[in-house]
Amino acid sequence: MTTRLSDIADEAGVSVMTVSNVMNGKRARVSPATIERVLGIAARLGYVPNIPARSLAANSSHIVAALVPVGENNSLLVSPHTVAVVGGMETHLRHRGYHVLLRGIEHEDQVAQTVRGWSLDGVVLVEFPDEQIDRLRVDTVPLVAIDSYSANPRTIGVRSDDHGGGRLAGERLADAGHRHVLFAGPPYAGLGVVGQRWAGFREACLAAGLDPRRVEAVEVLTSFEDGRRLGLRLRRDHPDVTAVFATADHLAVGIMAGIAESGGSVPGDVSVIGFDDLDFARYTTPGLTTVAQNMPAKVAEASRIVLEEIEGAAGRGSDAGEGAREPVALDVHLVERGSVGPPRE
Amino acid sequence: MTTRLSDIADEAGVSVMTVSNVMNGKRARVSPATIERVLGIAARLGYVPNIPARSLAANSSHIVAALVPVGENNSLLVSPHTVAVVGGMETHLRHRGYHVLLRGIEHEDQVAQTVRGWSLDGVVLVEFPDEQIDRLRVDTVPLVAIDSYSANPRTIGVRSDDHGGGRLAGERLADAGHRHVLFAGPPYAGLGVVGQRWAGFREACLAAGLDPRRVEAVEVLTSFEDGRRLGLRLRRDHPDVTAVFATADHLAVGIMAGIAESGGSVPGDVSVIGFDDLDFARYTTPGLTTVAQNMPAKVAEASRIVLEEIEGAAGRGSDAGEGAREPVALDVHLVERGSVGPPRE
DNA sequence: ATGAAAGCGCTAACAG
DNA sequence: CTGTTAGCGCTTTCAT
Repeated sequence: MTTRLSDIADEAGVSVMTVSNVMNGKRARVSPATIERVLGIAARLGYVPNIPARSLAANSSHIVAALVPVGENNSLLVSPHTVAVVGGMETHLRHRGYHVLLRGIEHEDQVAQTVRGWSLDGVVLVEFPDEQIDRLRVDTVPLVAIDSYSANPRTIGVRSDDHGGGRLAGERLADAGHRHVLFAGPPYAGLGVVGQRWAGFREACLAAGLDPRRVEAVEVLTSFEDGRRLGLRLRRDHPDVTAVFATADHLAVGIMAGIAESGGSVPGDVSVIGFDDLDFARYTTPGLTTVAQNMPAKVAEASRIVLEEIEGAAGRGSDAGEGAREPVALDVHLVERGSVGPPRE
Repeated sequence: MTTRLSDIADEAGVSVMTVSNVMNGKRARVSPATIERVLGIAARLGYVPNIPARSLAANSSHIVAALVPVGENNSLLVSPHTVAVVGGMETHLRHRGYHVLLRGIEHEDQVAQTVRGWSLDGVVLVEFPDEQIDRLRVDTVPLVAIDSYSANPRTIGVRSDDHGGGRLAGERLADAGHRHVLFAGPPYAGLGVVGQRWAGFREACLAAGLDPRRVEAVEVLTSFEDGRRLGLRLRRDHPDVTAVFATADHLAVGIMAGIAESGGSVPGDVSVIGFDDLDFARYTTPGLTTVAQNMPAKVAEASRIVLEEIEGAAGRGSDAGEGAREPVALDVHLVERGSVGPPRE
């Protein structure tokens, strides 16, 4: 029923190995005439390689897993961010002959288990907290960690220039004349993504001469609802604040909604600036001014790096290799849409 | 290095087969004492089954592929819809011991090839046009097609009640007093998703006594930008229309933006109603009134059905089986948010 | 209740 | 340039 290498070999009158070599592009070892004949027969018979067999024999699967942490039994792939990463990875890898396994990780150990069980060739970690990445001990395959600031040397971080993004936001607000601003983001430990954005933001504000006591920060979860609640109580809880920088567009948009709902206007009463530049940032009224991440570039980099490490490793033994690779930080830029204006009165 | 079945067998003083049986839950064939001993050793040694080896030997992989068509080299997973499906599938399947392979399909033939090459146990087709599904010839594994109205008997459709959704929208607008309405959706052939929504919408409008000539339809691509352009020229091109039903929230939100930009107000001048109830439907001002799909239920159904078919098929031979299964249609309901009001003046 | 033999389809390593 | 020999880790089938 299914065509195997041996079927092609029989028909071409050559050995299975020769066919295998042709199929894998190791054509230096085969004569052009044979190549052509084999390829012809393969095409005619509709040969499709058996991936599990190949993985088993070669102890390598041509699979890169996209690993995403899950809490309990809720779905993953929740954030638009994850989506962009996984979708983009599939596209890049497919063109290079690799495949993407999508897997939710319930417990750290499952990372190593998945690598072994599948003979994975590479891993991309998406949305993993830095502390978890720190603890990871997988040294047989390249591990690319999106948005990670972990110091784990087995891991290659690919992220946006979060510090620079925070700075852009701070400069923009200070330039507009704001003297009392608020940073809104989820609770964080250390200098991860959120910490970087806060540091950059604060730095820019202080550099512009703002009073440190007037560069406040509040902890809010990254959701529209939490943003909305913050927006609703904003003018009561922070009466002097004239501008808010939210670490995520979801949050920023929620804040805008809350402000509007409580009778305030954006940017008339309060200016709002976001981070990400998600699709819906332009759907609001006014549009959301936000720090744009270059997601396609981020994904392309992550994909490029895993592939490079995979193919490089093949040449120099299976270890992740000589001299931990430098993390990559991608540029960000400000997109003006109208949610930032001069301070009120 | 890696623990194999034979390592456990050696240590337990039993055969590999016994260990295999224990691991696969075929415990009826093994004595309780042995089971416990084997399990203990496996846990201590950190045994992780080798998936490729299992797939090769059993000719079945415990993998369900999420297949998504791609045009040229652009990314897949673009729509929030696809995202919800793929993410939800992963969650449901993981809990049942299955895995999700995400794959973009460039050409129809790749569906069958992927099934064979990976020894897939099942397939979920996402965003495939009905004509392509019609042509699919894969009879070894269950094929669940999301949002399909294809008559292909090898395929099981899981979709929302699109006709009913269209009807809800039509009734809502007619009830509000609108007498001249517009349906906006992508070009479609036959009675696919869009065709159903249009049919339901039209039916409801006519039932409410609207003049058939005043139930118009325009073709627009499903994007914010195309919606915006339609919104901008709406009052010029369709001066008498007082309400628009868009087949997708993206489109609806774009239309609202276009109307606002051209100086009109929603719902003051024109009412707008969408379909999907995506997150951002509540981010706009006013919020978008829309027909909500029950995505979690849709995904749960799709997952349940593939699994049921997979495990059912094991018992009755490999064929997709007796009596093509009925398609499933999930309920929809209307979410009021403020973009629908009475007709102007 | 348990085991022995055979083989899934492919590739690594070496021989010619 | 091409072929031979092994064997990846597991499951199937059939015996015991």
